[in-house]
Amino acid sequence: MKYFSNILMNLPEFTKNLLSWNQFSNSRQMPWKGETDPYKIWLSEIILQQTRVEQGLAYYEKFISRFPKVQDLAMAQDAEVFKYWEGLGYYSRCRNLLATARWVAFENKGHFPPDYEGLLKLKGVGPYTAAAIASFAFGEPRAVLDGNVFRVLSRYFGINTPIDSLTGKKLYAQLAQALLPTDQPGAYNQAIMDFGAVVCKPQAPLCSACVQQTDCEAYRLGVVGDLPVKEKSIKKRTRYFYYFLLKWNNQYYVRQRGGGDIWQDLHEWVLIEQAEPLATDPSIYRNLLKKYLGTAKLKQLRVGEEVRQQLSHQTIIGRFITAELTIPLSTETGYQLLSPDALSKLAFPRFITAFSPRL
DNA sequence: AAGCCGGGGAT
DNA sequence: ATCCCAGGCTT
Repeated sequence: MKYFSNILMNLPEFTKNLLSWNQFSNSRQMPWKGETDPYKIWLSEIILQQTRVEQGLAYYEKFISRFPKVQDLAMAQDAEVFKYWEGLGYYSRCRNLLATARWVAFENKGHFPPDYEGLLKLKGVGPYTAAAIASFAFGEPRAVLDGNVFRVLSRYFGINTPIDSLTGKKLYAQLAQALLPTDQPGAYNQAIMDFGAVVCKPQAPLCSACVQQTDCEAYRLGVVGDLPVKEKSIKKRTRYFYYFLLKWNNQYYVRQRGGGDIWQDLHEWVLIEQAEPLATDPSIYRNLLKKYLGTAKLKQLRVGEEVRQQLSHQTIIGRFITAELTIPLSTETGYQLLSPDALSKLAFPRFITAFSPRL
């Protein structure tokens, strides 16, 4: 490979310059920085998976305040923890968070596994998170490989191997590990991620003020904006969700969503999904609900405006329809009646918290 | 190896 | 609209 000699030549230089930048120019401050409590490291890392620091920060503070130790999280009810996670997305993280907290607290005497291999066995903990906890909490020399690291290394060394290919992942993992100074793995891992977030950013990187500029292969070739290379592009699909906010006896029908789809474990109103968009005509919605209603009638039916939410892989378009029932629905519908007070303790997807009419 | 899983900010 | 974010799990 053409960049092989370049890597060998610049390997010590890269690490030296990065640590120097970290010491003198890195002002990035975060509450978990310098933390060595594996519980807090773990919690922050799970929250930050595919999530911006600015977005995860408030959630971290809320969780630490309510669940200061892993035992507090382990003993909490699922519903309360999901309520704390509400709005953060990727809800399987929350389910795995609970499973791991309970395993650590109840099956492992409150201790997190003290090394990379042990951490990797935890639910929701993959190669990145295991390396982060191992290096930050236990000083183990494991290089983290996240979006920042991919970007920094691909640009500095001019690597155009796709980061989402198997060979790319292997290559970057080896390179990252080779660059890691074994005497301060935590500080280095923190530094390279800070550097990627603050200087070597995805868009508009601060090359003119970059301490690595003279050694950066992508800068020399003028291809900073083209790296890193990704080969897979996501294709989106559009779905039409019609939510019925059905009221009876001052209570509302709700259910918990199952697996195999978005928003797993979160709650929702009576949902009828359509393949095509629907107009506002109220008769359309009365007909849609017929299979659930039996002899019940709808009063005060109101059809809301069309709303939409963009997810990573899906576009959700829909409406909220409110109505009162003359008699309750059959229990076989799978929906249960809950009071507004009970509903306020449940977690709902953003699509509902953002667009659903007030109770 | 490929597909799926959220929500938000920047461009 | 598109990209990307301190990725991981399932098939």
